Amino acid sequence: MARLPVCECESVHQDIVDAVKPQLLGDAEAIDLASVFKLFGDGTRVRILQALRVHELCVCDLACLLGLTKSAISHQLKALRLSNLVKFRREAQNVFYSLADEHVEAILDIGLEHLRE
Amino acid sequence: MARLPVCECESVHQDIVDAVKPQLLGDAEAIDLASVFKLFGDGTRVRILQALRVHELCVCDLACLLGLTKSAISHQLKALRLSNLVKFRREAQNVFYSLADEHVEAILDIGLEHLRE
DNA sequence: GTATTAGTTGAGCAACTGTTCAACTATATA
DNA sequence: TATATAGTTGAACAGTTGCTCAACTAATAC
Repeated sequence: MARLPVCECESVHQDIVDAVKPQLLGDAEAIDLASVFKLFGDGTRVRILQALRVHELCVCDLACLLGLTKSAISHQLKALRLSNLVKFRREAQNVFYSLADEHVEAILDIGLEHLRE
Repeated sequence: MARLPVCECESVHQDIVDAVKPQLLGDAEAIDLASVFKLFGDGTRVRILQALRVHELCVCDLACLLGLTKSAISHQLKALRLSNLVKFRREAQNVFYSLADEHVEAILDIGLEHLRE
């Protein structure tokens, strides 16, 4: 993802490029942003998020709903936790997960809108 | 991503699971939704989308802005095209790309909000 | 027609990712 | 204490992905 000093093209629209350049995301921010969206970009994780949108659930509930092992679910929940997409609370032996904030719901909504339009 | 008939856990919260189950995404829709988000989940593609949000750009402009080859950009644009995240118009030798609709902008916005809060 | 530049495409490969498996920690109960 | 269930974690492996390279098509100019 390194930026080359010069461009291979001859007919760049220089005025437009110069105007756009300062509004680009920095490398670090682009990678961080992509990392968040990457978490929505997997069938298992997006089904986990959709399920948590309906109700908080423990790891077992999710494993049962999605037909996966607790291990697989737990691995994915860890990734979702690290990017603050889900939060959790322990109650006795159970750990209940839920969506972290309304951004997560909003992103799911808009994605579905895009699909269904 | 196949669903097992039974769950490995003993203490599933059956009433909650039963309530959530009918609201889950189907397998096909979950995969389609994940496929869309996957496109946002790469540093190069998210920088392309952010750049197109500012102004329509040709492949060369993007290659120049991001410091990548035309081939690399074109490959990514094809993926974005196939999921209707960008549209394009040809003008002489140039092909100008722009964002397909306001959903794309909205998803970028909310993702950035989540990062920056 | 040829030449030039813009853009696309398929193959190949290195890097990454999601699941499984086994071993582990945490909490509760007897 | 020992036992059982819930949950986590690291390694390993198969499957996926993004870039490069080379060859190709598209439009313009001569």
